[in-house]
Amino acid sequence: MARAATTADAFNAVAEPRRRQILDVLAGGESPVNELVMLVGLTQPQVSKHLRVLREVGLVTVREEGRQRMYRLNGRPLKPIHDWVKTYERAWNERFEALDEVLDELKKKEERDDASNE
Amino acid sequence: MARAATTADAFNAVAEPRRRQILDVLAGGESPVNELVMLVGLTQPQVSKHLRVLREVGLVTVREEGRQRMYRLNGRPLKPIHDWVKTYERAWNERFEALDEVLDELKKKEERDDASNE
DNA sequence: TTGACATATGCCGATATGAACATATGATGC
DNA sequence: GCATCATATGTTCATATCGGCATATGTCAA
Repeated sequence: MARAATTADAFNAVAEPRRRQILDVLAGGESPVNELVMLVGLTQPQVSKHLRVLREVGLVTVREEGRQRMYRLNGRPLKPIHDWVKTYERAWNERFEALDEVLDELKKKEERDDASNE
Repeated sequence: MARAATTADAFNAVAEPRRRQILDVLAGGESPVNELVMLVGLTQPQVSKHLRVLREVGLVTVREEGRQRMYRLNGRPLKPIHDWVKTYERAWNERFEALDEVLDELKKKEERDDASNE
């Protein structure tokens, strides 16, 4: 088999720094493609392609306005990411890290004791 | 040029469902590779490879214990993701979505007015 | 030392992906 | 209709990545 599908979900869409950058700009409000091109410093086709990915996962919506297409952020698909990461919040808390260390030491000590009892 | 580097940061490491799955298991506590193999239903080499990626971005640490290698979660690299996503929290709040709609309507109205003044 | 067990690596095949460049599509104004 | 502006799409290239399979490495036990 081959590489797993990727660009199909928000996790992957957002794994691309450029796409995050685009979203960051859109967080400031709606924007036409050209403006994004200038602000993120990519070529127009590149921006359009990244926008396409973002569109496919629902992170942006488009609105036609004359010959421009106004892109707008839609944060909802980010919620699952937030929810998932949130469950690890305590995992980067130093107290818990420290606690883990202590538990480890205890465990290793026990093992040493067990070993000396054999 | 080619595809940008990916597996080098937490965003990408976590974009893989299998790797999230592995982290989810490790969230329950340290685990040797074999246990992970059984719990996530992948082949041993696959698990080892995913663990390698997770190790390279610092999401897990290893401890040798006899012939086993105990893997442990280290959540710190997830914090940047949390911080980034968090700034979009309001973006998936329905109230704000609704507010955006209103602002849009106002904007369009203004444009119509401007147009009729020309 | 030999053999079983635990894990990591190497290689291959199939494909997804990002960048660059050219070009198609579509709306607007003359 | 025609030129122009705004955006999307197609193609080619180089490479990253995942899965599968074989195999190397390292540890413990008899």
